[in-house]
Amino acid sequence: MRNRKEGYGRCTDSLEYACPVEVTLDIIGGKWKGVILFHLLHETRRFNEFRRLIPGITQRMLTLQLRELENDGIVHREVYPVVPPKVEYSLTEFGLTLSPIIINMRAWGKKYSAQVRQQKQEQERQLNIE
Amino acid sequence: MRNRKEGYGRCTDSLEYACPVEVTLDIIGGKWKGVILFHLLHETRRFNEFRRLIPGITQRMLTLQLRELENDGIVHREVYPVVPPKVEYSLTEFGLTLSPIIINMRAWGKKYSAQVRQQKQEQERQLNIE
DNA sequence: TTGATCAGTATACATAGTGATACTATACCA
DNA sequence: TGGTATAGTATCACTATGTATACTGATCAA
Repeated sequence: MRNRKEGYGRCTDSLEYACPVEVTLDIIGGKWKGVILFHLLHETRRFNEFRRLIPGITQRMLTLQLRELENDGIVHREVYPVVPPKVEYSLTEFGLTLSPIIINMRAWGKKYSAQVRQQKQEQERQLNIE
Repeated sequence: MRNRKEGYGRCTDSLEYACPVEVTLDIIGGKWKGVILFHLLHETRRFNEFRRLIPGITQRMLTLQLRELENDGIVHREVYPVVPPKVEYSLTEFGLTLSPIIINMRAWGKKYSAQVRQQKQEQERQLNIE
């Protein structure tokens, strides 16, 4: 088989999953995909809008993750041939089926972020002592 | 700061999250964590039991992911000092709060695995033509 | 004429994860 | 005496994923 394009391979050549959870994580498991999808839940978004909403992400990763979501049929990309360029991203119908999961993950993160932070600090201390 | 142990770094040095979804993905986003947690939902599991349940995983990755989940307070590790060794993994109370998400992800994966597989085959064809 | 905006590419590099294999200790089974 | 089982660790070479930084081309406003 020929090489995949950079950033598109996800070790799923076999297309086999042993467990349904793998399927879902294969779609939303990328480092930034959950956040991207969250920001698409109720609105159409533009490229630089994402960059402002997700301060930690690089342009390259944003591009790659959006392309993967597009290829997986989760996100729709609409290009307007104007200057300056305008590209709008939105959820497809298929993408919409993911919303309960995203909302769930957001709720959990909101509820337990303090505890997670605390735990990580504890961990940090342990590493520094040992 | 001194080096972290191999496999423990997750670029969260700042301990800051811009979005709650990131918190959740930071905990369950590892390639195998979702699957591991799924198998822990209703039962205590042993190391080699996981290896049988998750055919694709290597011993090394299983160890690393279990350690991270343990450090994040999601999984409890109980060592019985017997020969041959016996170690049991179970969800902590904190880990239990993740179950709705895991169950949700499993349901989605089950419902849409056919569509995902189909989409990926389509994608494969596109790459081979172009 | 300089700078800002838009939606990205290009390049080089660092970190995370894979796969294969070898190794540990102890005890039971044949 | 050798094989099996347990729960790992150690090492190597490798691929995949993610980061950092510079750059593009067209158009507008100052």
